[in-house]
Amino acid sequence: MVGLLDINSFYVSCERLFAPGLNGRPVVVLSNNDGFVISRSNEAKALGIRMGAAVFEIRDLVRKEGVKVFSSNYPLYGDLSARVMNTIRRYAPATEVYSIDEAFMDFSGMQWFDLQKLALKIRKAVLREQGLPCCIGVSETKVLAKLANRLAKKDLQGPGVRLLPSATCALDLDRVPVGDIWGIGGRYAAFLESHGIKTAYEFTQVPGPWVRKHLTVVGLRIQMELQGIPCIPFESVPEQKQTTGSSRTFKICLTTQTELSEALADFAARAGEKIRKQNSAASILTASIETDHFRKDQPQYGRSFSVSFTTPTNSTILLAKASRYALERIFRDGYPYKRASVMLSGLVPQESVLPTLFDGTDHDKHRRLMLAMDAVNGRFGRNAVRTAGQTAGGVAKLTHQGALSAGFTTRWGEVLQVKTHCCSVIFSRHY
DNA sequence: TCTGGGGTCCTAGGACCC
DNA sequence: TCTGGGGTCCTAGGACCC
Repeated sequence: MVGLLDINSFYVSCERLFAPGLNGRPVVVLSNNDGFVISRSNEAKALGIRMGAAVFEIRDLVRKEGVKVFSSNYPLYGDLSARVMNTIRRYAPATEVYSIDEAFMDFSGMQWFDLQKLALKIRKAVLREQGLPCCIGVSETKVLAKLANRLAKKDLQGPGVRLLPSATCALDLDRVPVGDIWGIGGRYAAFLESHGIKTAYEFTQVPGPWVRKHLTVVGLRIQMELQGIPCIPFESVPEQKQTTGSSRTFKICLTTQTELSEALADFAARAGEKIRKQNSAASILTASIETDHFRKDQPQYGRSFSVSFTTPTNSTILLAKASRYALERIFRDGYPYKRASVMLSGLVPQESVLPTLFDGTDHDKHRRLMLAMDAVNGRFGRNAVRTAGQTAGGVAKLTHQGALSAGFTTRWGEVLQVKTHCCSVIFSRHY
């Protein structure tokens, strides 16, 4: 048995937590760079604001209907997410954090009757302790638990919890469009529909070999999970990342090699932090730059270049140096660059790295320096210490966030202030 | 007409997720 | 005027091995 917990309109709910006056009002949260809508309140959905709608498309609606708009505040959401995960760990023997607002819960060996009660209890705990509304779906497989969660969410007046036993779910599955199944995206949905397969139930009735042939083994697994046969394992310990990186779309195009070099150094530093956190070192760094592909009227150019390290490294200094080298290979003067990225791949465990005899770098010195740098930055904030090649103001300077909320739980200077007479009563106990 | 049988590794491209 | 930033897995095909 497996449960899936998913916070309702997660980013919007995070913003409302610190602005309760927004409950009942249309609210949206935008992607990085204030590009398009990535989270909507039910009221915003009712106004017809699409997921992924570009900001300029909804501008009139926002003004007319008084939609409250936020830039995304990822540090805040990440912090609240971690708190939710800690709460549910008290109730489920094992959890798998699937995304910032979702977690699978291992309910192996439990009975349906107990699960109904447990799920309601977990939902109540998250609402009480984090102030965030969530829904929980429970079934025998992950794909069915996902579907159960979706059914719980659609039932606005319901209890927020839905059990979906595979033996009796045919009618429910027949009401679910095939494209709403977890793992069936736009392409597969269109393909299935063109073959007359329109609902999740119809998908369960197709011969397995046909599914295997057209949707690969991935599709077959989804089909079996819909039939109640678990195929997707529970992963309570997160796997080490295989690739990671950092990239941004800039608010204003960068034109000089120096500007791009600084941005890439920032990305390299951020990516380095990430792999040091998981104790990995990178064998390959790929830097890429590109112009604005939405501007059909402008000349387009984009290229990437990969640098291999003879000794895998996670030193920000060596990564930044490599990104600079890569940029020299790909930079072309005269183009406005809208996006750039640094990707790290060929990640290996740091302890398995054997410095080669002849590469002339004191890797142990770099390791100690990074340790010190991470400690300082961990305490005083990212970029408190940085390499000289990075942007003075960090990547934030290069992106646009016009409606950013405060770091209520993530920055001391921005902690929520409450003005109330009750405080004196509450605190008087301590005096 | 007809040309073995068994592997591995790598990459690009395509699908998917939040 | 204006559209993010992360990730994963699978397959086919080519190059190579004995």
